[in-house]
Amino acid sequence: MDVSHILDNLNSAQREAVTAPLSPMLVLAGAGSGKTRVLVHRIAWLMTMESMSPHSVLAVTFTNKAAREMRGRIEALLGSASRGMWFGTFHSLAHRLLRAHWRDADLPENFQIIDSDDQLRLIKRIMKELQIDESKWPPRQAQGFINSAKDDGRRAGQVHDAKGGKGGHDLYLKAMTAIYQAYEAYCNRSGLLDFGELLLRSHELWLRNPELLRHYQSRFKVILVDEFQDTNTIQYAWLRVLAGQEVPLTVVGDDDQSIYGWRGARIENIQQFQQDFANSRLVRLEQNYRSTRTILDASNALIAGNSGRLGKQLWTEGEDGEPIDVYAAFNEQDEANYLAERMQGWVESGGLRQDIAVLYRSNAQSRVIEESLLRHNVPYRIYGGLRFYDRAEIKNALAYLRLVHFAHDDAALERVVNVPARGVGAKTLENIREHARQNAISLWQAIEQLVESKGVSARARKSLAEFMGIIYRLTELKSEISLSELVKQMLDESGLLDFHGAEKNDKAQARVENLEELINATKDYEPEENLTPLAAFIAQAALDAGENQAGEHEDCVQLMTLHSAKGLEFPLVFLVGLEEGLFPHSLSVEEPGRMEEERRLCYVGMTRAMKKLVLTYAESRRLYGQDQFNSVSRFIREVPVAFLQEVRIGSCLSSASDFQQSSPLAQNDTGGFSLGQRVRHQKFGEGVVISCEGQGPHSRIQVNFSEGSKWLVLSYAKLEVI
DNA sequence: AAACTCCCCCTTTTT
DNA sequence: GGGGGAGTTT
Repeated sequence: MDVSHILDNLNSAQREAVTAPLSPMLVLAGAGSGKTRVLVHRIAWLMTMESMSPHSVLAVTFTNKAAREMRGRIEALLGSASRGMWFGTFHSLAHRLLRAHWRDADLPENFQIIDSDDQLRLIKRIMKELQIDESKWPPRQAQGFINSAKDDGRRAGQVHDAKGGKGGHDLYLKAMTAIYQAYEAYCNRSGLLDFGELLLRSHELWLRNPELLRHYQSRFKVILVDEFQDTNTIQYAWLRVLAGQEVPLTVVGDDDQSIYGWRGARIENIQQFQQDFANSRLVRLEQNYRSTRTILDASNALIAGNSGRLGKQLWTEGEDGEPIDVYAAFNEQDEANYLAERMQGWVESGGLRQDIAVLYRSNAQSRVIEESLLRHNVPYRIYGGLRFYDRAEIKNALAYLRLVHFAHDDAALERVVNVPARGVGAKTLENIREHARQNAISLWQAIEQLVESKGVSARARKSLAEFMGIIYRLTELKSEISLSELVKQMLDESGLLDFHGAEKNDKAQARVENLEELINATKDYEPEENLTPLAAFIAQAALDAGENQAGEHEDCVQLMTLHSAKGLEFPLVFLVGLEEGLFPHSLSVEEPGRMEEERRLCYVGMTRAMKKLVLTYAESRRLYGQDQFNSVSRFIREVPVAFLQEVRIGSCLSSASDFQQSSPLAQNDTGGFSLGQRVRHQKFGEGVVISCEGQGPHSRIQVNFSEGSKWLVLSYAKLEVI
């Protein structure tokens, strides 16, 4: 059998992972070592050599995007032979299972998924009912408490056993537990599942139904997991139970790229895996195909500062490449301008803007950079704003669809009963809620009854009847017309389209376009599950926030946080804001574990760069309206000086003579200027030195000229002592 | 129901 | 500094 298309162009470690016999395997895949490739080729190999049917393959990823990419690559390799494979995120797979086995999972057939938005609203309402002071216990905190409990596999009744409930946290724990309990009860009563619940429920489904579990264990002949270092407790538990003793797990991950500990990811799962499957094979992918040797060695040196690593040394056959530039900016404006000028230089010498990425620790840093790019006419694109399904107009439209599908969806009803405003105010809504609560019925039923029994004012009754009419008419239509026609009708009848497009400005225009895009998305939508198209589309929208609908295909510079850069690569990378307090972030400094995660984050950032890496920091930065003077990030200090070159101001013109070989930390003298000294500047004329700051080539002095005082960078401004 | 004002907070983000 | 939420005014 010819398997060369599967094995060609693989290195020996990759080949080992691809062709390994069917038994548990851990693939430690360094940055840029071809991990997706290995996963895809392994599946192809198993199907070819082990005659595995696509039916027997389960592949789990973290994001829908990753799932789609992997599916696409498998199809490219195998064509239609891959049909029937189970591919998806933990959540989408759990959803699929629960839909198929809702009875065994003790769920109503029409259970609904709620997103974090709905969840938060619900928690707020419950806190009101319980009369828990929102200012004392912020609802967001309660939400976090519930979600992390679920991520750890703990139900409301179990939170006490988890952490030795002593100390001054009693009140906190008591309040949170009460909220969790009430929330859990409400969700159960109404058939609502939040994201954590999907996982917890399907884990319990395995435990409670041994036969069902056996069925899936005999069905799946292999389970592959991507980004394994990001799994949390419940995800790993789910995997382990499903795999049992029979189904071999192939897990791929990189302990050095675990950057989601703060949301429950357990890097320890990698070690746990090796303990749980003592016979597991370990393959290290250490050859890097992405970065220059300089970038790689520098990254290796940085990450070596972390303890308890599984150990991995990336290497490359590629070229040394250029040194890593370090630019010490005067302030954040200067930093941003430097980026823009450097980018212009790159483009002038024939580079593409889309090959450039700016990576920062926190979103707040993007604004100054954007302003500078706008000024310099550098087109850019920001990742990580609101995603498609998160936009208000889309959420409103979806809420109408949800009501058409299932009128007893309280969260949806609350959202749009008065959108567009039709005279159902807070008072009326409170009436409705109260009536629903007392009779243990849905808000929809409450409205029906109140309108019938004239339990509300005439005006409200008219408004509510109007609202019900919209939903009734659409409900009748839904089985007769296509999904996209239904969406069109809904946008029209509900008045949403007019409402969102009312103003005559760009924003309104964009909202209308988004709504039209929603119609588009439903046009050739084909549900996989055995659900109605409407039901399937609603579930999908909840589970997949959708790509950033940027739409522009213009050649753009990419701006994003370090977190969203994971998995991507760019020829030119700017890693900005390398200051103590910002990166590493001040909130992570005390705990060693958090600090190591910050270091991994830096490692992830550096290893995104293919050809050229530029690190920048600002000696002064305005943050929260205050100027801060932070020292250079420890991460720069941890990179051996040999890989770095400090860039002087003006060097963005990129002529070699502008570079100066030195440590960014070199302590040079300030050039012999002292306060009160008279100096002459080419442009500003004569002046008096009134203050000095900083060291080395970036030391600067403030000089009082006749036209006012100026800050001058010593190495740049040629000052003459008089 | 929109407009306005005050006050608080301020990593990272997917499902 | 500035955005968002809650509460208050018109």
